[in-house]
Amino acid sequence: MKIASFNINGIKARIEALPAWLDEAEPDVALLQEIKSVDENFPREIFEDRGYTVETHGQKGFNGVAILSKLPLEDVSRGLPGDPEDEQARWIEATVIGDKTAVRVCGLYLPNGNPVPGPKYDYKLAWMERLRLRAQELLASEEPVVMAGDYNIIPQDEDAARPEVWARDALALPESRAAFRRILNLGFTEAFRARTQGPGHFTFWDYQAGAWNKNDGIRIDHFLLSPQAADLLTDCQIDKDIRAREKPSDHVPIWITLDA
DNA sequence: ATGTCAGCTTCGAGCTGA
Repeated sequence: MKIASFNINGIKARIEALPAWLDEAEPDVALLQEIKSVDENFPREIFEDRGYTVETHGQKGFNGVAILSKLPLEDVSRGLPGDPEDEQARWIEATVIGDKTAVRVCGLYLPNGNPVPGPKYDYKLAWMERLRLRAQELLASEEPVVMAGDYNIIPQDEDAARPEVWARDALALPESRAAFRRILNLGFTEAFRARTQGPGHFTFWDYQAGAWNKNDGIRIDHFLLSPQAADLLTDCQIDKDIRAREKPSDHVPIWITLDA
């Protein structure tokens, strides 16, 4: 089972690049972030024509997540529990029925949190605490669980080309990293780091200041696996080349394969 | 040395968010 995560930065803007990548990468499941579309306006036919079931959790203008799946989906749920007042569309879950095993798959778009300090950073930390509580519940199921998406967290200095630039940013502050570790330390495996060590691996390059040409990137898109999912992990890669194409997103896809 | 992009509002440039 191949599961990919891709912050597309707007479905309208990626209406050509996204299907082109899907046709090449052929993930069974694609978790999309920043669809920037309401559910009614999401161009589902483009993906349904390719054999994908489409489940969206959108909102007007910003945010929005989606699951595309060639495998059957069950028990889709939208929104991160823990705050009925929260109207931002950043979380979607579904059970993917694999050939051998069912996997609970969660797609997430974690708040950016800048500027610091301020209400946006407070919201980020509060959202991460809600994520921790949901992660704890999911672990208790003792089933394979995958939580993937744009975490807006640079886990360590080696995950940025220029860590000094990010030192006081919401993506890298010690408090942000601690909140991320608090979730990991419940017993999750970060799939990319389970298979690849060392610096120089990125999933995002800013549109500004020629960041891509200078390889001035950061690694902020992650896959967290429950122990039962980690046991099934066979690969984890970043589709870096996508960033050099026409009209790219500022993020690239990252994917795993599971023996499921 | 500097350098962007996407979407919204409401027709087009300025704002927000990243």
